[in-house]
Amino acid sequence: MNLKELAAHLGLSQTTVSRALNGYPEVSELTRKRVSAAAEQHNYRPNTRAKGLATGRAMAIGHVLPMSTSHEMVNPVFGDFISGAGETYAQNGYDMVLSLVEDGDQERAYKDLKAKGTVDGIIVHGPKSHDTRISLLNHLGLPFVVHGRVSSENAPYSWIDVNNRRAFERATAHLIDLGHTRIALLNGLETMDFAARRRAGYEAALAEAGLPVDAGLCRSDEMTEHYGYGAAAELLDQYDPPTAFLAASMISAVGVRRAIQDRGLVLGRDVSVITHDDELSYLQNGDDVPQFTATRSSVRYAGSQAAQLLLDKIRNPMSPPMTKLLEAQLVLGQSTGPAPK
Amino acid sequence: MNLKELAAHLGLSQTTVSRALNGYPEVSELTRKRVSAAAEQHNYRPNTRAKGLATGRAMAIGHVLPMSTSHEMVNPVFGDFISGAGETYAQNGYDMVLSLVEDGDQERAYKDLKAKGTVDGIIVHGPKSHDTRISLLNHLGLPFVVHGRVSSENAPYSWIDVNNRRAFERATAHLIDLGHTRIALLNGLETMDFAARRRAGYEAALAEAGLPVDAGLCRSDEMTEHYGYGAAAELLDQYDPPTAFLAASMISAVGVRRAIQDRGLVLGRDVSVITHDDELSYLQNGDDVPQFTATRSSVRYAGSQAAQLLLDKIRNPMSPPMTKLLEAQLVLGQSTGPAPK
DNA sequence: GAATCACTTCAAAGCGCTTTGGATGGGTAA
DNA sequence: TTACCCATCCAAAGCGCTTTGAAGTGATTC
Repeated sequence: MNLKELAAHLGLSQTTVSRALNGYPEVSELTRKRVSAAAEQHNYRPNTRAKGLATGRAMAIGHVLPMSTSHEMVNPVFGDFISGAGETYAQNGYDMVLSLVEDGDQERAYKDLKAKGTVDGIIVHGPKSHDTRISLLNHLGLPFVVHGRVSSENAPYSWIDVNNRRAFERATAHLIDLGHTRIALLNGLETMDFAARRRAGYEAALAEAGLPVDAGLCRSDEMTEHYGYGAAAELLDQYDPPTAFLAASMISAVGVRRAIQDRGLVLGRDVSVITHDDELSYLQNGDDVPQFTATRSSVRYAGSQAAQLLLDKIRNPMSPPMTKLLEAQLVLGQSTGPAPK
Repeated sequence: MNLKELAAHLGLSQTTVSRALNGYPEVSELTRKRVSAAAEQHNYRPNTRAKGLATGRAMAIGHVLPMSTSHEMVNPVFGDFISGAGETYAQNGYDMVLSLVEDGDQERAYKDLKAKGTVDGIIVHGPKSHDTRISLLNHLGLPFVVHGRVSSENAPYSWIDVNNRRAFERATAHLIDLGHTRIALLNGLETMDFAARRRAGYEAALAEAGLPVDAGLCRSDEMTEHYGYGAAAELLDQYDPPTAFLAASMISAVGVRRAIQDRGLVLGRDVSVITHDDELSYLQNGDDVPQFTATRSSVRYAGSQAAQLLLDKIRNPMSPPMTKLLEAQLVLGQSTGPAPK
């Protein structure tokens, strides 16, 4: 059933039916009722493509996930992010379209999205410290919001981010307060902006305490369990092992814990661990007392807020870029304790 | 830049330009070259909506994720599934659109998708043992492929699934071979079809060995780490605890391991664990020797295959439903051993 | 030289919707 | 009565593309 048929069925023009359905005032309440009833009865829904063509809006938001060719991996945080974003979209009648794009094709992908007109706006995922996508998107004139920031970018743009630097600075300082001096950093990929900021926070706290940065205690990679395990195992087997670890995510922290326990050490006594906790739905960090001491910030919330920022931007394209910096809580759990003598 | 402008720029009709770009034979090679070059130069991409309107195809696939209102959680397996599917779509020029739909609104959501014409086909996620969505979709006449099966459904439909029953039957039998008689099942939500099949496999193996099914040893819930921990902890603290566990996913298995270690027990010696392993990219089950003995089947592969089935179905709507049953491997790891005396 | 043919190209209709710019008619004010 | 207005409704254009049916052009054939 399309508009034409529905209009014919009602003995009205397409114009009137369209207006009735879209809440325009030039329609009597009586006809509006009739039209609504008939539409409901015949389960009429305007065709998205036709409506989009006519209005020039796609009523869809694109999420572009950069994928490194080597490991075809979707960030495990993504599910929770879109669960937050999706809710916001649904409330506003927007669809969500996903593009997985290989690292080399980023520019092409964004240009295509713009030229094809598939979406009204974009959420940019996985920004790097040096990322050309922001200036590209600013040029293209396609509304966008970045989940994270790009340190190298000078031009203004909309973003939502966790204060990663501050979070890791506090976490590191807390370990130092507990007497730890050899603190390992199992960071995410440090080409990523969030990871670079975390390292900056880590180094700042060390510097503040007059402690040296030991490059041998720092690792950087995709945040898998396997990485957490491997890196922690290697470090713990060193001659002068670290007494504390900073992990980039709950997932790698799980690997760190495994390495610790494999060696007969006790988490929170022999070795302390602080991790970043995105409050993933399937990997929550304990009930009342968290298993891990953690810097905590809900990625689901970030998703819903990012979506909100973007929809606002689309509604009001002339508005200046909006930014939102979320502070992570530092929650105390069972994985930290005083440095062993 | 749109078709009209491009055509004007070239001094050709829209028809010719369109045909040149779409590879029709009624265009001389010379003009085709000219057109392609100009299109490339001006970065022309046909508008998706306009093209869709004209052709009647959306060139997009919908993924509908059922969400129970209580825990707003995207299945952690989803990321890997779409990473597989997305690759297949990209190769074929399809977009991917995501809908998160609350449990009550399922029927509405599918009808809308059909009526609005946003997608050419659908991947159905999270099928339950009794699921009305299949018959609904069969009625609607929208091509679809189910990731999983629906036991209650008699009508034919396309699906791709792991042989969950066989996998868990083998896993259980293996534990029995090792001398275990009290085997706990930490299943997924048993309203889900895959979980029901796994339970059937579990029970079949017990029956085969003449062992009773102890309902007290069975749990069923969303497959989180928290659930794995809680359920295992509770069971291990019982008077006559199980000596082995079957876990529904790597994620809940991690929780089970935590509960075991919390109690000073040794995994693989005091307590055996077998889990299902979807080969999640961020949670791989060890290098050469897996940490967990597991029933293994790549969900990423399932995603790419599901996408392939669906595209075939769309290309050839009259073809009979296709089905694909993937056998899980049983891989031996460090988490299983003979039952303690 | 006319007829035929293959090869190119084009004008125009149509996809399903929104929206502009009237048209219609009854009610109200002058 | 006339003029004007407001409330309703409508015809038609237009969004950017594909596709049908037809036309123009040389070259070939008889």
